[in-house]
Amino acid sequence: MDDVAIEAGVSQMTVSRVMRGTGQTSEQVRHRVEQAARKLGYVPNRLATSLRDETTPLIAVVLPTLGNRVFSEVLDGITATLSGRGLQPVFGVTEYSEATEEELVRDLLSWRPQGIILPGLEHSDATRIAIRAAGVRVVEVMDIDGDPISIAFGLSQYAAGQATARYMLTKGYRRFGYIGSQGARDLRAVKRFNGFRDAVRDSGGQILVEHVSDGPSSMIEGRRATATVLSAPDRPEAIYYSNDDLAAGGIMHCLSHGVTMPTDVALAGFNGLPFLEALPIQLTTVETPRLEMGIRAAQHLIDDHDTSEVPRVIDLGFHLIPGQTS
Amino acid sequence: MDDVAIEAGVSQMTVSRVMRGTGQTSEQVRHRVEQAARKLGYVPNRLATSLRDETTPLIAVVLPTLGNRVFSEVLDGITATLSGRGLQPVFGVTEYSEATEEELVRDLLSWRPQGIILPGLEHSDATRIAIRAAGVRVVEVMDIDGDPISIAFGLSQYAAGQATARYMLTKGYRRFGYIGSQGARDLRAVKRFNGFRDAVRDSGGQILVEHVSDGPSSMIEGRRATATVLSAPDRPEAIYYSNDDLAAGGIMHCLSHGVTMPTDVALAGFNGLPFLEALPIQLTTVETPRLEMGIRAAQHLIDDHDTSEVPRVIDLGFHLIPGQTS
DNA sequence: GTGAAAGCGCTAACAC
DNA sequence: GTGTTAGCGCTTTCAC
Repeated sequence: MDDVAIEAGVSQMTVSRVMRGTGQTSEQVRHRVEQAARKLGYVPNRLATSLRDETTPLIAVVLPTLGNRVFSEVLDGITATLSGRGLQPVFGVTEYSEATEEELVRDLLSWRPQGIILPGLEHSDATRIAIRAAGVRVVEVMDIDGDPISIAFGLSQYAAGQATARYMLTKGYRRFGYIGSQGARDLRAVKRFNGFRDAVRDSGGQILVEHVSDGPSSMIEGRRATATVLSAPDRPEAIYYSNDDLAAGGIMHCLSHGVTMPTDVALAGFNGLPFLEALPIQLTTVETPRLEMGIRAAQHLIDDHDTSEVPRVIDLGFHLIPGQTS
Repeated sequence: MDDVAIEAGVSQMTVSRVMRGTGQTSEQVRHRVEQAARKLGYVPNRLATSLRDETTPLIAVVLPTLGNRVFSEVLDGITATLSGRGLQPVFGVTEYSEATEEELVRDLLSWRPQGIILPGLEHSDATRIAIRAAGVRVVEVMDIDGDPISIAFGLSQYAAGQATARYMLTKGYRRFGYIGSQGARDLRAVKRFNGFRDAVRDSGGQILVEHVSDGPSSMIEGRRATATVLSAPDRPEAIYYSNDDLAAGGIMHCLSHGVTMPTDVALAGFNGLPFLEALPIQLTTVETPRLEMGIRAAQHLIDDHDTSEVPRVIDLGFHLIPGQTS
């Protein structure tokens, strides 16, 4: 910037004013500065601006994984909301590890972001302390079953599982299987299953088999798991999947092996991802407000508001979509 | 940091040394400083470090969209490679707009990243100038058909289209349809189609219909487009899709309407996404090294090396996967 | 309409 | 083993 100032024969201050279009500058000077800047290929240094202003245009975003469309849709909602307002996301991925999250949050906070968006309500003490110490705005997304640090935009995962079970029960199914992934690390999937299981048991139904693989969820994993579950001696009438990818894999298994849905086996998923609409048979699932969670979370961090007045939990709800698989 | 120094009764410099574990510090002092830091909830400010050191641990990443698994896989490769080495991605999405890319690149560069990763080889002059001026390392990914700014890791999109056409031609198809999306903004899809079309014409085949929708690609869009193309009076024997999502939609249309593949119509896609494996019928497609592109790009930015010695184009190749749809 | 000075938080280099 | 100094690039404040 000093170089530009010298080249244009003015002070740094004037260059600063021209670059940002603030204050008073004569047409003449403005022109000379712009020329000089272009000639020297001047690139402003936001580190300096942010250090000086004690504020950054950054929003930190923590995601469990990029391997599921669910989170890239949330991220999409966030980036779309931020981009119009000159804010930038800095993000990181935890792969469902609390320890990774802890380190990641510390790293992200050192950039002094305006705010931070976290997935879910479960975080280590160290994570909570770091966030409190940084005095940064926090929003938690996805889940509302628990105690948010400050505010959460999401849905009741437990209730979603419950609702799915109740629907299946009204359809007459009593003997269920469950297919999940990510071991027990996906805490929201665990909550959904708890809701599902509780509702089933309350009605005298039973969970015959739980098949939770350790790796990430995918259609192919769902297909394999479905083959396994359906070939078990105690074969369930209906299968609840922890998400749509797994459930779609179940559909593929059935289509490929002449298993008729829902008479041979009924299926239900979770998320209501757009690709389901393209399948030959419509999956019973629960539609979640993924984009909206991202948008609302980002908006909350942007907007001015009295923290004390805001409700701590915003339930964005869910919507059971009856399909042809149950 | 000054507060911590006062609390611990030492100088800022000592606090700095303790925090980073560098230099000499007595056990005593170290302990006092750590206590003080914890008590005051000290969070280091990387803006200051980066300004002072004239270097950041940031890698800028530009992506066309998050709506396609292809790019989240590339991003996954990048983040996985960076995270081990204390580097952080800052990213933005262009939605296939060159103007958005220009602005985004300027914004990202103002953070003084170590390097920047761009999709494809086509960028506006302003983008190129900004990058050159910033003196930042650049890697372009996905495509190698053109002139990279510095180095590109990718594959020949034109050759991939050609290879697909040649394979289809050996199978006896001569009358083709093409289904794409994103208008003409997805320049790599355009290159693939050019390769495909040229190869088809060279063999006396013909492209009967080109159906390129303006929106993003999706399975459901592919399903709809396939219905349209197959109901046209001049119905093609085979359809080439600009990617797997669209092609999978085509498969769904055929499965749902009793259209037998490949006898009634043959299909081919592009990318070799994992979900294809789960489908009831295997799609003929071209497998691309998505994760590897991300990993190699990130590694290149991390590694020390003499810029002049490095080849400018790294062809990571592709792999035609014959399926049951052609 | 323009400039000079000061300081944001941190650390390399050099005392002691 | 610890402290002092200076400066990274920018902008707020105040002077002219």
